[in-house]
Amino acid sequence: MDMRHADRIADALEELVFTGQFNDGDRLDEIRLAKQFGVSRTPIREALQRLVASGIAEQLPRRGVFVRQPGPVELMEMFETMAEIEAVCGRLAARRITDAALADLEHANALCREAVASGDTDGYYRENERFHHTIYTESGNSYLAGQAVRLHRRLKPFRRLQLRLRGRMAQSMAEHEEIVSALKAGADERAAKVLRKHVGIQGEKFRHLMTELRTAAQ
Amino acid sequence: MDMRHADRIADALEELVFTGQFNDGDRLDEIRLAKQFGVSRTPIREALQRLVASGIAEQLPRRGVFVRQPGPVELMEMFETMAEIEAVCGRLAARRITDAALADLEHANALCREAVASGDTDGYYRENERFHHTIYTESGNSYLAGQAVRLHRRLKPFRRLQLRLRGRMAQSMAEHEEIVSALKAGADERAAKVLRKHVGIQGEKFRHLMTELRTAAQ
DNA sequence: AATCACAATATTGTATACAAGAATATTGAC
DNA sequence: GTCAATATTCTTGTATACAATATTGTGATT
Repeated sequence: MDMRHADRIADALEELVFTGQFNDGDRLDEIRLAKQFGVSRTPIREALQRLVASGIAEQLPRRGVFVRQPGPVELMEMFETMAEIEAVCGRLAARRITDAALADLEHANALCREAVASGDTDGYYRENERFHHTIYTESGNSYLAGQAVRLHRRLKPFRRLQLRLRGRMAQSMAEHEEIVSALKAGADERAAKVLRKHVGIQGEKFRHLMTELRTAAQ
Repeated sequence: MDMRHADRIADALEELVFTGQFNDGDRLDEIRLAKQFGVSRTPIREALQRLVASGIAEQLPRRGVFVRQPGPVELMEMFETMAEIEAVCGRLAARRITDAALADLEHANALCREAVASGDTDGYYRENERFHHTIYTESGNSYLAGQAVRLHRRLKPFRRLQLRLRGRMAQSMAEHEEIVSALKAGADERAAKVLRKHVGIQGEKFRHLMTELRTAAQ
């Protein structure tokens, strides 16, 4: 992998923010990071700008850049948006999906089922990802698919949390079956509705998890 | 306006690309731009990175950054995505819109009608923008609204073209009336459908215009 | 004339130096 | 001791210098 420092560092910083190594409001000190990564401030600054552009951090002129973790409200908004975008992808995909892609979906689902049976959370997660990405692609609109992938990626760390909830994997599986069924039938509105609900539930579960954490902390 | 050079330059470059001062594939030469803006390469590079992040330009490592105007296919995809996002905003707004916002919409519509009557294209354009932005905001989801504004802005130069088509302003007006009616009635699915069609037509008109330009050029 | 090797040049990517504004410490008055 | 004014330090933003890679030009060879 031959890469510019700035890009490598941007990826690394993103990962650090996503995995919670940085808290909301933390200042991303250029000099400290430069020392840490063993480079000068220049590539660090370029990396920081990438974080700012993608909304992970915020820049206050002449003050610095600060990590900006979405709060509960924004998170719920992002989940709602994700649900709607997935619904759109599903509605378009129902009319445009190829037989090969339908087979891919069923294959991913089969692997998911196996993962659920063996309690393989990571495996489930991987195939789940494949499932959703296929739907994005099969929307037949690569711009839309790109936006979907973007947001999906942004929500990754939060979605991952709620997957550990008891029974969630099994429920999610059932929803996947419904989705494939609608797509196979070419039932666009039904596909949209089911997908919207599927992702919407993720948001709900996440909200539940958050309020629980809040009350536990008090 | 107190601003960092990099930000000011990024805005200027965006404008230059949007207004067609640069063509697709043009290299954005750092040194040339530095001289042109009377600054060093550093703020130029930061500005270029912003363009890359927002998809206006593309960066090839060790080669430079090149402006990347969307081709016909990507443009149609972007219009379709815009149509779907507006539909989503409308569907949500139908359930969440306030009376005050409804009044705003009708006010904007009234001003639009006046502009149509007096042939004031710019005025029409301004109030049309206000109309759509209000719907985004009234989706009650500021994240979604932000995404909508983003794409709306990106499509601005292309939308503007098709507005000059004969009779388009009047037709657009009629569609606006339908939209307000649906929102007022709280008819979410109808609002979604009407908005999707409204924006979809823009894409169609634009495609038509493009093919005409192509055949004319041959 | 075409093509390949290699040198010269130009451009990007990174490091360092400097300038300007913000945060912090210090001093002095009350 | 508190507060304000000012000096100091620190950090960001910009300019310049240097390193590494890509492009271009030149010449020899076929």
